[in-house]
Amino acid sequence: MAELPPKEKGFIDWYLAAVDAANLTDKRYPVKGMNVWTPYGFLARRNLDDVMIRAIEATGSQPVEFPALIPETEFQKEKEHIKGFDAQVYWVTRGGANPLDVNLVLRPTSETAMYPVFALWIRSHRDLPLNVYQIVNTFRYETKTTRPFLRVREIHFFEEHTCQVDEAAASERVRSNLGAFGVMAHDFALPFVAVRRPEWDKFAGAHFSIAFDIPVGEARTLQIGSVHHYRENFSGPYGIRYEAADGTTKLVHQTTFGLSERLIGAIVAVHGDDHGVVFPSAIAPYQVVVIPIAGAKSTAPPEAAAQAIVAQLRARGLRVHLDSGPDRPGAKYYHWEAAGVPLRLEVGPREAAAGQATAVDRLGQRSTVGPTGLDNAVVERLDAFDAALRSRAADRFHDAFKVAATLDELTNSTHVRVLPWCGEESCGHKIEIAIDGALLGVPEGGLPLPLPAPGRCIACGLDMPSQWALAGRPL
RNA sequence: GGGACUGUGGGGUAGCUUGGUCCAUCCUUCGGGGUUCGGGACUCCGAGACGCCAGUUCAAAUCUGGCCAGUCCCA
Repeated sequence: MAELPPKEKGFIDWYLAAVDAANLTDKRYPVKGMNVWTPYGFLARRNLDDVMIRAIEATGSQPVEFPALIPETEFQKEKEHIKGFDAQVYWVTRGGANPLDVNLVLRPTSETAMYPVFALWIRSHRDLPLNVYQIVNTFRYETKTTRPFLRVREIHFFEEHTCQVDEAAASERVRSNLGAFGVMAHDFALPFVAVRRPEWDKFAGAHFSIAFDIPVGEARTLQIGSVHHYRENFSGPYGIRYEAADGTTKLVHQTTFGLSERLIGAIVAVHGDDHGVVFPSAIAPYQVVVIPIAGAKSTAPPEAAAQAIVAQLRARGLRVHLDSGPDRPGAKYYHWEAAGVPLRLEVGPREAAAGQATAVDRLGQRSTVGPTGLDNAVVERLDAFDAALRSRAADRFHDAFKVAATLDELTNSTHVRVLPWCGEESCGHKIEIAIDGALLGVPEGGLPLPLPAPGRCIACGLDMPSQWALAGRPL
């Protein structure tokens, strides 16, 4: 096993090597941006899905699944939306040798697949709200360099679509989604900011967009999810109407909430170190790896003791892997560290005799568990590990932001910048040019810095009311 | 959309400028044996590659063209 290039020395090289070393995906599939989910990566993905499903269903959302192909005629009903996606859709134009009468779009996202059907489903205010989600593959013809998990052409996509009685209810749904993402992010151990995207950067067809951003790598930012308020922008063209209690006919107000496997990339990027990936226990394919170790005098490794521990932990509901392979212990340590397993249990002759194990978590905390209450002790160690992981991530997160007072400071910035902005698009573009990146937008809720009231706009200097905005360089 | 570059075993590479000494180098990986086993062991044996197609030539990993795949820069 080769050593990883240091994370400090070049984020993307490190990232690619870390993903490889953990064997999360096989990127050798011969279509750009379409990778194979390996068994280990698939398990991580399933855990990710479980976290998302639990959090969204807790808010009253129900699962659905719509087809992957969308008729061109439906796809083209909302003008802004098409403009946003036209350049990156895959087309299906033939069935066998025959050209299709109506060409089909491979869904880049599912608004245009779902909304004609929502129009059929919704008749009365009693049908509202409609809160449904699906986790499916979507397709976008990315032209930029693709990266495993971070930028792919076949996307493992979580998308919630909702219909509400009015704008206020839709706004409330947006708030609910922000809360749901907070719940998920706790499991991912990812600190994030929710940012209201500027007008020119909102989702195609949205009334407004709120994105979740994290600092990553060398002063870059990564969008790891988004929530959109559509108002009536889609319900109009798609005719999603209902009869209100007062007998009038109204259009629904819609929202969406989108996440993807990019979250796995974010977890790798944020928590990983020079030894490889570090998974929080909610996502880790294996939460615990048990390694039996032979004694000095050629005694056989204590298999039975190790298996007893594995059985006990599995009975407790933990995901446990027993590594009885022929490699030497040190090689196994490196291997499972690269794979990001939160907790390693070493069982040598001494521990086996005492009914104990030496526990070492992925952040290096070492302790002894057992003989009594071994399973409880392991759960405690995992909880402590998750807490430490969150704390470490939070520290780095705070350090990644820095206030900027002048445009000059934005050049070659080594931080995500917090700056006063008047809200004018022309000023926004000046900021984007200065930082060679994007004006991410205005934070919803708190920022990770103690801040005074914002001063004059960093770009125009006009003494008009400005607000704190974030600017960075998206990865 | 425009431009530049790259493609050698599973992964990373040497060789390409100046065609032959290449049944292709080294590291890693993989299979088998022995010996080891509390932080990437050692050793022996074995496996595995010139992206595809055409062309030039006595001779192509090496030169030319097209295709495919990938990377970078610009809009």
